[in-house]
Amino acid sequence: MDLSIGEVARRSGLSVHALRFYEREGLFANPVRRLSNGRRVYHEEDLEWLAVCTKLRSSGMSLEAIRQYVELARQGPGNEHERLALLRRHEKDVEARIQELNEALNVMRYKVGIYEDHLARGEADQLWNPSHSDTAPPAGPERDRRSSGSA
Amino acid sequence: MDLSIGEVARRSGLSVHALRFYEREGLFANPVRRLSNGRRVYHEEDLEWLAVCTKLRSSGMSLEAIRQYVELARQGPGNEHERLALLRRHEKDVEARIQELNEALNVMRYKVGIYEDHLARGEADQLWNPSHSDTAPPAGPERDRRSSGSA
DNA sequence: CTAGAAGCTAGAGTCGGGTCTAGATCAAGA
DNA sequence: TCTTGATCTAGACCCGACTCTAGCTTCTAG
Repeated sequence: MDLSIGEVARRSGLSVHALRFYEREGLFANPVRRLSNGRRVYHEEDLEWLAVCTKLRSSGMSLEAIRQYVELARQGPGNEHERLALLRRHEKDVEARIQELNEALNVMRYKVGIYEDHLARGEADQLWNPSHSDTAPPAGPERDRRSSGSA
Repeated sequence: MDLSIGEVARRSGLSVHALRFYEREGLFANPVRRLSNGRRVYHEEDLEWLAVCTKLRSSGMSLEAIRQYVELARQGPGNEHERLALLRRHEKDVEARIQELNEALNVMRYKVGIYEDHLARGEADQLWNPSHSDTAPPAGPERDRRSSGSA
C-alpha cells in the first residue's frame, strides 16, 4: 500500500522533482512520512489530493493559493467559510479568464475569416496592403476606415 | 500625429519599458523610427497593432508566436497560408484552454456545492473528517467510498 | 539659466513554477 | 562483489515576460 516517490511521479504525472518541491512548499494535505532510511512514503490519498491539486493548477490557481487552502484544511473544522470563500474567489477568476479568452477568440476568428475570404477569392495580394482596411473586429478598438493595424 | 513613447504607453496600457522591450524583441509591425535626437516616434497604427498584440497576449499567445506572425507579415504577400495556419493553431490552443478551464470549473463547483450543502445543514464538523467521502467529482479521479482526497 | 520631467542604452533583477546537478546513500540482482 | 538504478539533500539554474537601475542626454516651463 505504500508508494515510492517514483511510483507517485508515474501515476500523478508530476516529476519526482516537482513532488519534492511541492512538499517543501507545504502543498501536501498530510505531511509526507519517511521510511527509516529517509525515503518518502506516499499513499493513495496523496495521489487523490495531487489529482485535485493538478486540477486546480490547470485552472491557473497559484501554488500560493493552494497552500493557503491546505493550511486552512489542516487547521481542521471551523474555517469552512474561509475555504469556501477561497474557492469561490478562484471560481470567479476562472470565469473571468474564460470570458477573456472568448473575447480574444472572437477577434482571432474574425481575422481568420478575413484571411480565408480573401485567399478564397485570390485577392491575397491586396490584403496585406496598408491603407486597405480589413482589421476592424466585431467590437474591436479600430474606429474607422483608414488604418493599417492589419497584418 | 507623432506620438512619444510616454503617450503610447499611456494609451496602450503597456509600460515604456515594455514598449522598448517589445521593440527589441521585434514585435512591431513597422520598425520604430527615431527623431534626430534619438527619441522614438510612434503613430496611430502602432497603437492599433499594439491593441491586437495585447489581445493576442491576453489569450496566452507567446511573444515568440507573435514575433513569428509579424515576421511573416513583414515579408509581404505570399505567405498568407502560413499566417492563417499560425492563427488557427493558436485558436485551437485557446479553445483547448477554455475546455480545460471549464473542466476545472466543474470540479470546483462541485466542491463548492458540497461545502454549501454541509454548511447549510450544520454538518460542517463531519465534512472534514477523512474516511468520510465527499470528494468524488462528477467525472473525477476518485473511484470509491473510502478516500480522503477531500479538504 | 535652471529644475524637473522625459528619453536613451545596456544590462541586472524579479517572479512563478518548476528542473537539474552534485555528491552521497541505499537496495536488489547477476 | 559489483553494478545499476532509485533515492536523498542543498542549492544552482531556467524560462518567459517583464521591470528596474545607473548614468547620461534632452526638452520644457518658469
